[in-house]
Amino acid sequence: MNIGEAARLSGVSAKMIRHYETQGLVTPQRLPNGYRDYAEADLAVLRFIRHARALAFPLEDVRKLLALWRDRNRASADVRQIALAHVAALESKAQAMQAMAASLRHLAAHCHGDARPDCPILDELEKSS
Amino acid sequence: MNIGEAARLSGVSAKMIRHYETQGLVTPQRLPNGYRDYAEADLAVLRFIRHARALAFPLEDVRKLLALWRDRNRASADVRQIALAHVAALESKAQAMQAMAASLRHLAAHCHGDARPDCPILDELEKSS
DNA sequence: CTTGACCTTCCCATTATGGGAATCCCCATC
DNA sequence: GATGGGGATTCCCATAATGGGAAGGTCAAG
Repeated sequence: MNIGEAARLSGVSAKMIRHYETQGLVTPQRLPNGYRDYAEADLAVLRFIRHARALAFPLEDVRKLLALWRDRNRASADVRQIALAHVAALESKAQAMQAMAASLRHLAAHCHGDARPDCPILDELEKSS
Repeated sequence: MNIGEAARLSGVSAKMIRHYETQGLVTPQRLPNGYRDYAEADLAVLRFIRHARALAFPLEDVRKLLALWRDRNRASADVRQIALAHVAALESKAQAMQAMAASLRHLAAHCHGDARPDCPILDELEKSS
């Protein structure tokens, strides 16, 4: 099937499908006219990528997960290790963001938020330390 | 003072200081030899930027905050509005990441994590939907 | 006058995604 | 057979923020 149909069926944009190909994640056949030709197996790969990306796995991780996925003899421990490392990264970033949000909320709570120029938020950003 | 000293004193790398200049956030004088020359006021700006970036304000927001900071007649409401919008963005991203982390943790919890190939994580990514 | 530390600009890379141009292909309709 | 529309191809560019590194100019100490 064409890249357009593959995009529709996989939920991955044609643009990104081509990109994933340059990254070696999917390797469709080529028709004599140069068009890419996707088989069901390719579709499955694209869906796999989409799900992994929805969980914010970086493409490097997706590549590893795909390799494990294709390996019928993989050890589940390998997958788990990648997933848990990713979980840790996600949680650490999420925590950092929530900490920033909390500080800002705190500052904003002490900001009148009216027409006066007084503002603890700017005061904080202004600090020399 | 030189960019190197400004970098040391502000905690912003020389590379980034030059970048912020291309973005119009800081505008040091130039010495006859072409070297940038930073005054105390420039240092204060750089520190302001560093603090704002530490709170993950995008440079576009930093630009607005700097404008308000320089405006002695600003209304605190303007600052607050920017800050609260940023808080909302941070919290929404943090929530999304924690949701992803939670799903993955859940999947990982049901993954043996041993030498067997069985792995619900891959099973989930494989789904056609 | 050389050496080393510092400065300048310019280009490139990162991550994942998309926009857009120029060109080509295929199919259907007149 | 010509034409037109929709889709395909490749290539370049842009995003946000940061850094690496090259090629060359400057300055101060020895």
